[in-house]
Amino acid sequence: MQKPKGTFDIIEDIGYYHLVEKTIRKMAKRFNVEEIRTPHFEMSELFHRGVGEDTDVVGKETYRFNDRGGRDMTLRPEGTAGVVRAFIENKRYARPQKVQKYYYVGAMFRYERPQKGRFREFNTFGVEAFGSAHPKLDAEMIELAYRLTHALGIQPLVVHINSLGDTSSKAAYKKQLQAHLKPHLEHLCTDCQTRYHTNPLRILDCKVDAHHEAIKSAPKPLDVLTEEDRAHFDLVCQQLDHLNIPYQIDNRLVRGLDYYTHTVFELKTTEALLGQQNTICGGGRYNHLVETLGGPSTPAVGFGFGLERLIVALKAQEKSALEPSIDVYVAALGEEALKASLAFSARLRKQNLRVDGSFETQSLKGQFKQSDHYRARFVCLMGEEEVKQQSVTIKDQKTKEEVTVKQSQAAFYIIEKLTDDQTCIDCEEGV
RNA sequence: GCGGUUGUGGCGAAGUGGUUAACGCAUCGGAUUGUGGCUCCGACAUUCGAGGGUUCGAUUCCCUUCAAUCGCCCCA
Repeated sequence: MQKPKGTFDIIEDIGYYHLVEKTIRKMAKRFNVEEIRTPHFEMSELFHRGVGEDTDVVGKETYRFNDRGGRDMTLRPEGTAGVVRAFIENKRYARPQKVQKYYYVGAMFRYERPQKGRFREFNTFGVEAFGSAHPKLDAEMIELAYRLTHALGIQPLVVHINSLGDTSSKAAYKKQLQAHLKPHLEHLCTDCQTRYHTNPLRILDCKVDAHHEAIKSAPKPLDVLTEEDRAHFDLVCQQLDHLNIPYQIDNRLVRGLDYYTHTVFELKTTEALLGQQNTICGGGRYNHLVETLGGPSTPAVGFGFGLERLIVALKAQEKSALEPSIDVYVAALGEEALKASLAFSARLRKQNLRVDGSFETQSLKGQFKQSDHYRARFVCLMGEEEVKQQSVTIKDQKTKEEVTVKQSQAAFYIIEKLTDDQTCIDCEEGV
């Protein structure tokens, strides 16, 4: 038996996940973003209508199945559609708060060939903000994304932004681009030739044709924006300037999901770190999605982070996740002591100490070695003599001091020492 | 969906068409009846991802398959 392709067990890295999730919750709180949890699968129609029939994500990468009742279901490939559905279904639009922000952390599923920073089941952190069309909200979302990476210390990071304009600008641009490219079509790569029909915007960020004259001279989305759309975009930039958030206007940035309008953005690290999958966060405005899915017209902006990509970048910062360790390792010599050691351990655990110990009659040498592997701060030693005397020998692995005390006094002795160097469990979790 | 590379004990890693499959780390036992992290001695892969084929003989050659990894496409 082995794990399915493109999945992974999180064991050693769990500390990174805890760290990232902790930071996410802290940031969300600051920006008054509520948590939401939606189902891992939805009616397939939601994604087809919401994300777009022609997108690769929905068109050929979904885990889609009929349940036993014959219903057409899909494992969620992204988070936005589900949150929007929940927003509508729970009539959140009717709440008095005009702007509502929701975040989620959870698994997404895409049937793709795995490679660096890309999996079939992966974890995502996303935020969706409903209820304002003002560029301030665009900027605040970018700020939130940026602050999160900053708080985690992710270093090589660039914010790319662009605007596609509203539906009419977007459609007009598509036409202009196709008209411009038409005479050059046969000189473009084969991928671009198909993209010309299916998704012409994507030709802009093609790597093969990046230096092709026809593409260099192609109209840019920003040039085609209506005055109003352009003003929106300029204001977003202005707001970012005020926030001192560095960004790059990226004329070639287009996103693969159909619902985006106006502002689109990505947070990228270097290619050296994550190969071609160096986009850590992607997002943008989607002013018509709520309506498309049957809700009242509601403007919205959102973004999504790939947790695994974030963690790769985090690791590169040499920020080691806290390695597991224990307070006490209970070593026992002989069968009698081994049996007695469980009750003794329980006594220590009652005091909130992290305790583990030997489960076999092993040489003392071996047990001390084990205590090292568990990174124990103290070793409590029980042998024939201790069992008889109801006592225990405590060795401080840091100072090498050794004392023998009554078993009832052991926890007291250890806790006193621990509070001195602040490694006790309470201190750690009290953050 | 397409292409490249890889697959040997818990981990890292040599190796060859021929039978004892190096070595290092870790583990276990002993030197040292109850104090480890140094040293020394000893133990530890009926087996080389799985299945099939060629061969007197295959971990080594061939095919298939599975998986890992990187790239294309696409995306977080």
